[in-house]
Amino acid sequence: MRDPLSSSPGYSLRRASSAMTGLLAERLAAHELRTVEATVMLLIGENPQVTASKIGATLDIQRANMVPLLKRLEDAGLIERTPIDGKSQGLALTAAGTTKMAAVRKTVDRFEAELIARVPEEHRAHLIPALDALWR
Amino acid sequence: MRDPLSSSPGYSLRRASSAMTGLLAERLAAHELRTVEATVMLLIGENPQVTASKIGATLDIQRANMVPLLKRLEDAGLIERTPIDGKSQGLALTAAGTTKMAAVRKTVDRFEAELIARVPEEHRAHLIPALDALWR
DNA sequence: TATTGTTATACTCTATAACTATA
DNA sequence: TATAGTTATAGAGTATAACAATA
Repeated sequence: MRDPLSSSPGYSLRRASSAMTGLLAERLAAHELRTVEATVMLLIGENPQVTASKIGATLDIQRANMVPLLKRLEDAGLIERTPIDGKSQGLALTAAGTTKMAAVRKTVDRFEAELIARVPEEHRAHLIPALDALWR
Repeated sequence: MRDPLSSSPGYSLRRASSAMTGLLAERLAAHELRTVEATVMLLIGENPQVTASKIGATLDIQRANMVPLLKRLEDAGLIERTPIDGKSQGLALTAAGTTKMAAVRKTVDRFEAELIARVPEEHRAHLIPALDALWR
């Protein structure tokens, strides 16, 4: 079949992202976490007492969509909320959350290493700068 | 906020893809097409009498999900089906579909050119090979 | 007046299972 | 027996609008 998409950067970008996102999702499923949840936990771990709004702004997740996401993490005993003032609340990993994050981080690190390893050496250093130019 | 994601290729890939996919979707909305629909029409245009199964296999779209997609394109008068045998049907663009595709192609070509232009020159030639190594 | 968190809702995309009819 | 098309359905992801309470 004639494939006019083979030289399309937009198409390559979508397919590569979807393949890698799918692979990561598969591996995080072993920890009973979705990709977004793991990303949110990672940010909370690095920034104790961060607010839901701040995380949403960083990851481009709407405030409204943070609610069920954080609720799942809280119900799973992985994060806890502490009132900062009357309207904000600080987020932090629980002990269980910290333990899980250590394991998750290993999975994510291995995934990232494998991703980079798939890229031929001569293109490797160009990947992140090229990608970041597209959105940062 | 501390951002442990800034050097993560997986994260950069997801964000870049989402930003670019969103931009393309915005522009295709002017043609009343979704990104997948435009992609499917492009393939049909280049491969008259191709089957739904073949397109699905190429784009990794499940057979079941091709049904409503093709129905929308057919209802919009953009594609038509011709029985090949008792169980297969060939897909082709209608006259209206061909006309629309010419305009869509211009939009997509401009989009792809702008995408590439965003990438600093020294990284540009590396983007597609690096991405393709991740999924092809 | 702007911000934080929330509720409710809807639409898209994707995945699975099962069915019919034909090759 | 495998394939093409279809139906129905469910789960994620994402978007918008509106609200209460607080800064």
